[in-house]
Amino acid sequence: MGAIDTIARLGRATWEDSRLALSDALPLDQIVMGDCIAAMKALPDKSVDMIFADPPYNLQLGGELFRPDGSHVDAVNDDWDKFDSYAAYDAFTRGWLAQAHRVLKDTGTIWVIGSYHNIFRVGAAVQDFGFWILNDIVWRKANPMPNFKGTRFTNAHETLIWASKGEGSKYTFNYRSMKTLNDELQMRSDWEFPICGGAERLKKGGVKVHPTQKPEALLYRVLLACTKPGDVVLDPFFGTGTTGAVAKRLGRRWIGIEREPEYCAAAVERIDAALPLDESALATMQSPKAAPKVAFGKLVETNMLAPGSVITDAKRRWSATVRADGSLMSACGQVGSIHKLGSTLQGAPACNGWIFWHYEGADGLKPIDELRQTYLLATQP
Amino acid sequence: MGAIDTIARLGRATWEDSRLALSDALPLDQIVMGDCIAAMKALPDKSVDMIFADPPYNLQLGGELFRPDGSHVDAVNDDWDKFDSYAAYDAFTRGWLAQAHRVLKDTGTIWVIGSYHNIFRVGAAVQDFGFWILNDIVWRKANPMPNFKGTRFTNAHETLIWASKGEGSKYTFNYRSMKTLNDELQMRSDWEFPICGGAERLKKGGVKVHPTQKPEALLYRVLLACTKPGDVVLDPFFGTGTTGAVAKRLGRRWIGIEREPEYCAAAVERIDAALPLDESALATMQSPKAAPKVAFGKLVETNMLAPGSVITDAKRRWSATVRADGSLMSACGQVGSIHKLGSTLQGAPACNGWIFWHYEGADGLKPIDELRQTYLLATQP
DNA sequence: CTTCCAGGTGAATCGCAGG
DNA sequence: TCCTGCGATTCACCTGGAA
Repeated sequence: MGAIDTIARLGRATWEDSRLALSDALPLDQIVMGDCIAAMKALPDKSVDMIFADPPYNLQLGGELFRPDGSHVDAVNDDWDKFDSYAAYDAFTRGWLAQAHRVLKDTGTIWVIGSYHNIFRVGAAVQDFGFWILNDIVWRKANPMPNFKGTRFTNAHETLIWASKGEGSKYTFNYRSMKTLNDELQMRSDWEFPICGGAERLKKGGVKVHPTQKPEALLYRVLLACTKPGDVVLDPFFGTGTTGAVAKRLGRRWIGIEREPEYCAAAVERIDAALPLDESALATMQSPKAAPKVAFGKLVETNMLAPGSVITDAKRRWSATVRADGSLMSACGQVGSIHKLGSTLQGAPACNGWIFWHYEGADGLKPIDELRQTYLLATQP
Repeated sequence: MGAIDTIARLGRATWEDSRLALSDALPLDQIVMGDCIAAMKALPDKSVDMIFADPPYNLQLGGELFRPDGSHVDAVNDDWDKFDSYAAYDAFTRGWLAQAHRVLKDTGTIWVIGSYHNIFRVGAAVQDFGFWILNDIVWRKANPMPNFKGTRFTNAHETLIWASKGEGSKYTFNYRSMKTLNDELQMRSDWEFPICGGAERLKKGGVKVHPTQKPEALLYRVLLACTKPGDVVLDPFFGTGTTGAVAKRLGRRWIGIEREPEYCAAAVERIDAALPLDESALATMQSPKAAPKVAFGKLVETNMLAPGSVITDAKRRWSATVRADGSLMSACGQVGSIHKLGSTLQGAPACNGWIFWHYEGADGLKPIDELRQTYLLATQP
């Protein structure tokens, strides 16, 4: 039996892919079940626009760990995270990075996520292959696991590396979308998100399906920042398909590679249930003139107000659609921030969008400011 | 002329250093002016308690950079940051890390700070030398320089690596000091500080003396977390002496190595002006681990808890009788110390008996730890 | 229906002295 | 070097049941 045992096919997305000359050679919107290096070898040269990789971290955990209350910590203890030595891990890393460099378009970028256990080795290898690091990004966890023994600092972040194919390569960076998403300030290299939990966390019989499922908000920001609608995103360590679910939501094509059948099954079910946003929600802000002015984007990113939602004023005289980067589009095509569009529609010199715009709550229209309060309550100390 | 041209001697500190057998062989509280690898070779094996290293970042900056208003950005453009290739930088890194590993005590730790340009290569080398990474720390800059061209995320952080000499090595971590410093919550791996500016930033004729002077607050936290008063801190890339100034302030000994005479001169002047904290200020930062231990038997002996008393857990699921020698006996005849019996009854691997067991106080159940506190208050000066 | 509280848990390289 | 025993050690968030 070969390394690639099965192709798990999902229903083809409905949008056109005629722009992609290579599309027939690519298993678009599908999971390739098998070894990631072998599966990548089957892909053509320079065929994908972005790679998002969440490789094993090589944690090298020791014995059991208990909390102060005596309960047991369910740590990562899977075969796929076991390597005999740094050399073995480096060989594995170079194996998949070589294929990643080959299949990435010259205008593409690669993202890799890791922790201090592996990220330095991976980062050095990324540079050695000629990738050009554009940023390292810190995912600050809002709710990390404490250090129970009091022996170190709370390990409260993970690191992502973002790199272009080489020095001087062109690449996609949706600067305006990121600025919009960040309250009209440049998006920084430190991002804060909660770890994946609640309804988003995939479970089977009450047990988590994957030990290290990533939050969708993280992938949302990555894909929104560095791809265009229709771009092809490859995830060689697909797991339970966070990349695929977000790519589908954002109108990007995706290819997943995953070895474990149970992860594949969970991913198929999950992505089938994901709803793509419509086109008006996807259009992201390109003009620097149309500038949303608040952290409204945070509500969109965390799905408190999904892209594509329609919001109105208190008397339903005007309505607008929420777009992926936190900008609004009115019924007649005008575009702007919640404040700007509110003032434009009313013909007023200024408008507080937080009070002007309302969403359809469980019991009637409510100002979006309530969502902001909820968000603040949930995230502030 | 040798690699080490000059020793810049500062006034000896006034405290005793008789505890340090090696002190006569070490240039304590001095700057060694010269090449860092050559200078480290002159230090004895296993002679320093901590190393803080801020090596050249190998920034590989391109042409000139201008702000949107046309003003010029004064970037790092010094000879000491120029390397021909990754290989050359790696060779340099391995050269100084080899010496660092040799001169570090087995109970010491090393800190290295860097950016995405160099930190991955340095981190991989740190692991290859056998150092054991304990944490990576993110310094989030409160006021980073924006990305003027809008082509990337604002590079708003730097990364520090903290490592012990090897897997399983003992090391100093002042857990309680860090928790106190962080409002009684565990100190996390993401630290926020402003970049170095204002009166702290060394200038000569209005021009900054060093392009990458680190904030003293950063070193303060590092030294407070991982050294004890009197410990020896080596900084092989001393620059303008931030490490020395903070070490002096915190009652730590220091050794600086620096190649550039003008940096040395600025550092001498700066450290001479730094005022050490007095002993009482330093003492408040000590760990309560040094607090005297109280045997449970002491409470029995002094009749604070009479033999024959019955104690229970917080929910009264288990109970035990206190015996004359300070051991406990459970209702079903099991016998052991407060810790041992607590773990046995719960089926847990360990148990802190002081918190687990409760006695019947005037107003309800109270942990026996309160009796210990009372005992300490009554017996300590 | 809302609020409160107890319980569970997350990519974790998680102790140390003394015999 | 191994074994034993003391005793130090947790934060934010989610869920479900009780009040």
